[in-house]
Amino acid sequence: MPKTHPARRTTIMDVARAAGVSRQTVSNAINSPERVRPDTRSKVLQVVDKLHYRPSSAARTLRHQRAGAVGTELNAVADQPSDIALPFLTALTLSAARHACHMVPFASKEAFPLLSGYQDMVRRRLVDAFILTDTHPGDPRPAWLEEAGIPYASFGRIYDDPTRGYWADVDGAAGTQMAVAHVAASGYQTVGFLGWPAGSAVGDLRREGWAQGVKEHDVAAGPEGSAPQSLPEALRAAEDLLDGLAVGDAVVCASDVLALGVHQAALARGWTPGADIGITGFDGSPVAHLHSITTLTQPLDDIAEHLFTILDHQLAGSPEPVQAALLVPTLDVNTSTKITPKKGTS
Amino acid sequence: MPKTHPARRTTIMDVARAAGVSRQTVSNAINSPERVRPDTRSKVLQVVDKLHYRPSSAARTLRHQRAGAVGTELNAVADQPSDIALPFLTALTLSAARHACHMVPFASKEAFPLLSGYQDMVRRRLVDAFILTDTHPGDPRPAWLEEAGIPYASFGRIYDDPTRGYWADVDGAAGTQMAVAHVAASGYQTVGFLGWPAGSAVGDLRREGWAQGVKEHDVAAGPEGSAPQSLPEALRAAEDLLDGLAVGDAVVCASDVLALGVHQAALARGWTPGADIGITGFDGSPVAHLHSITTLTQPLDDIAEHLFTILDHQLAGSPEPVQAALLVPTLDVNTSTKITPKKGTS
DNA sequence: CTGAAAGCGCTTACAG
DNA sequence: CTGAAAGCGCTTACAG
Repeated sequence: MPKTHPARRTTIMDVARAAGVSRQTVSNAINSPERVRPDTRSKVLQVVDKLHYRPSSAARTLRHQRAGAVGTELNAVADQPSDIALPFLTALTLSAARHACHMVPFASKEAFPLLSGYQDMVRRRLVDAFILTDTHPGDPRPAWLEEAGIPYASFGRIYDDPTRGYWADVDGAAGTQMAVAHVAASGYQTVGFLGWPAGSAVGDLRREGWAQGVKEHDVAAGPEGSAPQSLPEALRAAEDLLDGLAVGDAVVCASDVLALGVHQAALARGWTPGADIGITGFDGSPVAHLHSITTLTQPLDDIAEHLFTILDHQLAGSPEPVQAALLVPTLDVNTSTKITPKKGTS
Repeated sequence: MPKTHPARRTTIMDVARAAGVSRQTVSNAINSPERVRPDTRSKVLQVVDKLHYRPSSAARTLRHQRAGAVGTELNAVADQPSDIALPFLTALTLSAARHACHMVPFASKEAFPLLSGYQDMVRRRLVDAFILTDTHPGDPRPAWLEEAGIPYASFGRIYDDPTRGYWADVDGAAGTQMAVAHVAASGYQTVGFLGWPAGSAVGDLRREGWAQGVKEHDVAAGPEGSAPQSLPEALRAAEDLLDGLAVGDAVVCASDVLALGVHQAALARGWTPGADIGITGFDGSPVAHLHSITTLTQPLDDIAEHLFTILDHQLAGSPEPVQAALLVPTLDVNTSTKITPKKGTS
């Protein structure tokens, strides 16, 4: 951007002069309270307040050799951006503020992540670390960053080496198990599952939770089906699945879009979701809320907070291994159609 | 975040030594090519490349008195976050890079924007300017920022004083007019409108475009209805609206959620959207794509780019008035159900 | 065309 | 407990 000369802003010297102390004392009053007499400190702080003084983050960064910023990549090419990407970024932004830093999003139009994009930001000292999202088996980024000595924390397991510990994730199995418990407690007798095609790490775990839940909660396992994350295909798979179910049964789904497919397939055959048939989604996405679908909301605030804890450890050079975290989602029951299920006729 | 001592990174001095010149020459080679002999320059640039040198943005900021960053507020409280918030942030992030700067998102859990949040970021010199979104009549932020001398540019008109010029917006009227032209050209004969309750600035303009389009394209004006931005209410309003329409007619909507309401209401009475009834939404949101609804996609990349042009002008202290921009959306036709409308029976 | 000086704003040792 | 010095990395005048 072109250069200009904006109004001069308040600096530490202005505060020092107004308070009648040296600028080091102002700095100490702010950063090392114990090194300054209480009355001096309060006088300085009063002037800081009056003058609305805030230390320049650039000067601090230069002095500390630390940007106080964390980068995160925005997917600029996804045809279907993740529904929770924005809520998660918001959670990160709020967590960052609590950890005295800020987020710096970046994006590229390349289909695959570029190591150079990550490295450049660190070389320019724009960020100290990264938050990774959408990790998947074969994701090259953890190894890249580790090799380059760049701290990072990942929303989503580091599949190629989960022992690394620099991650927090949603406990998908616990989630779908909770969903089964919920529909069982609501009176549904047979519980089917609609997931993604086998082989996706996240999807397989969510399926496991359903299978486990069915065993534990004294309901019959209904049929299972799968479809990729697109509504027409979810709808088609849901129709097949419903052919094997009856009024009074339920379907636990691996995602909200899949649940929407079941929802619409149910409506198409005249079944009322939440009464004739129980349906649960996964993610707590806007789609679920828009269509009033019961869903498993991911604890994004907790995940963001945990990732910053991981980052703090690394940045502090702490040698102890960091604990990865598996956080349990919250069942977000759609109350608008919370009706006792009608008994099936079959 | 706690302090640490990361590996020392390459500085301008490392480049100077390796190239056998003074550090000022390195700086000139990078920033003022005309002040350096071509062969010196290329030698320096070669070393820069080899050493992967990138100037420290903190040092640059300190020297330039310019953060090279733009803030934007993330709505952390919206029950229903805007569907295009993330795509727009992505567009901003890409535009920012083209203007040699980066975005810094911030958020608060307050229901209303806080001036102090904006001022603090400027005082800490974290950002030079702001991008505003979700402006509305009575929005205090433009006046705040103007008074504080903080540059800004707004996605959305500055309603209280559109002459200010620091904005870019979607031409809502042109959009709905295009939608009418499209359904007319597709053979639909009567075109109704589903909008928001009168009084919303954006909604009223979109309605006007429909009214104008109906006049210009030789179709009959169908009934109009309105509903707030929630699916159940959209569905109810759509049912009423469809009572006044027949197979072979179309409905232009002020948003994608409203269009989804019409879509579902049509399905409920056995009409095939895109054949029995024409439906258009507005925003190009994931909702529209998920449900394959024809929609008016907002030119987010162009808007972002224009906002940065506005910012550049202000930051350069340019005295000429900035041009606000009204950008026309793109009609995103859902090809999956692109069928000639069946003639109505009424 | 090239190089030595000054300074952006801050904080961390260090000396009084 | 308080204050003078040094330096983080860079660039913009300015002098050679």
